[in-house]
Amino acid sequence: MTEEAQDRPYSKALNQLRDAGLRPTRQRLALAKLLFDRGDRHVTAEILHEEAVASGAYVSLATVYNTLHQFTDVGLLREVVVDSGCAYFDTNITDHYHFFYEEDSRLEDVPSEMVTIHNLPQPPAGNDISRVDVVIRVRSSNGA
Amino acid sequence: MTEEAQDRPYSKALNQLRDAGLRPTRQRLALAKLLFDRGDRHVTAEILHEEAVASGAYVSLATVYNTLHQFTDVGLLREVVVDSGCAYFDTNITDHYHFFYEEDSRLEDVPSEMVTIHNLPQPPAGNDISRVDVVIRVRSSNGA
DNA sequence: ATTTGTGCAAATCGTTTGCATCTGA
DNA sequence: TCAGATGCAAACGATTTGCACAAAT
Repeated sequence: MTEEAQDRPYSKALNQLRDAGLRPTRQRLALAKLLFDRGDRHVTAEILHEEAVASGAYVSLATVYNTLHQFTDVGLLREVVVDSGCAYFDTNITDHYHFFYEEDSRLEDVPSEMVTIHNLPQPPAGNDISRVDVVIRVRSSNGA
Repeated sequence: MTEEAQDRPYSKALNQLRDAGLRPTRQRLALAKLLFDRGDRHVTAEILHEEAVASGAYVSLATVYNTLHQFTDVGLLREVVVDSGCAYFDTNITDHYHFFYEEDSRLEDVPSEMVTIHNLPQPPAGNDISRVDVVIRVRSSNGA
């Protein structure tokens, strides 16, 4: 990491992209900044696109989709499946689980240390576990 | 339950529908039979539609979708979310988890007794856990 | 007879793709 | 320069909806 990494506005995102082997284009930098500068986030393509447009970055929705998948492919993001019909991307790529607030379709991280899973069954011979997803679905107590 | 419940071809499905408060139409009976007569199943709308057509029941795909959701609403089915972009329905409505074979997009039940989850975190006050989904994603060991 | 469900086709939604243009290395 | 990225619009697949018709009570 170079010395100016800490003080240039886009340098953090820039280094992330360089390290991942992705060419740091204007659009990728803008999206990386929105994604990674504010701590852990859970975004959909649509949300991120709105934010990008609102921030003055002219990125098309198609590019947002492509970029989210590229970031996921290189390990900068993780896709979380909680809803058939809407893909969520999580900037927290460490091992962890999720609360899913069904009423407002919102995700929240649950550190993996907070849940203890024992006796996880082995998959049939010839298979490996690639990931264990735990989603704790939550609704407000007093009716919808 | 009436005496003839056990020996008429559609009586099992018929009672399930009656008990659920759904009018036992020809289409619902045919779908219920396909779903519930063969033990635990994980189906997509498309698969079930193909099966229905193959079995000579002329049910439209739209009706299959509607019916799957009606069955889910009355608790005869459970929706399993493993893939944004494709809804799976599980005839096993008891508490259990899933293996998901990523290569062939196939689901397999994991009895809840086979997994021990401790220290499940409480959701923020005012919220209740409606369900805990555990999906063990599996890939074959020797590369894709 | 009345209510409820069905079929179809068209509408919708999220997502992906093809291709001409643009841009970073 | 030139491989690789973007933008747009059109294609796409899964799902839903509107409405005229049909079937169950």
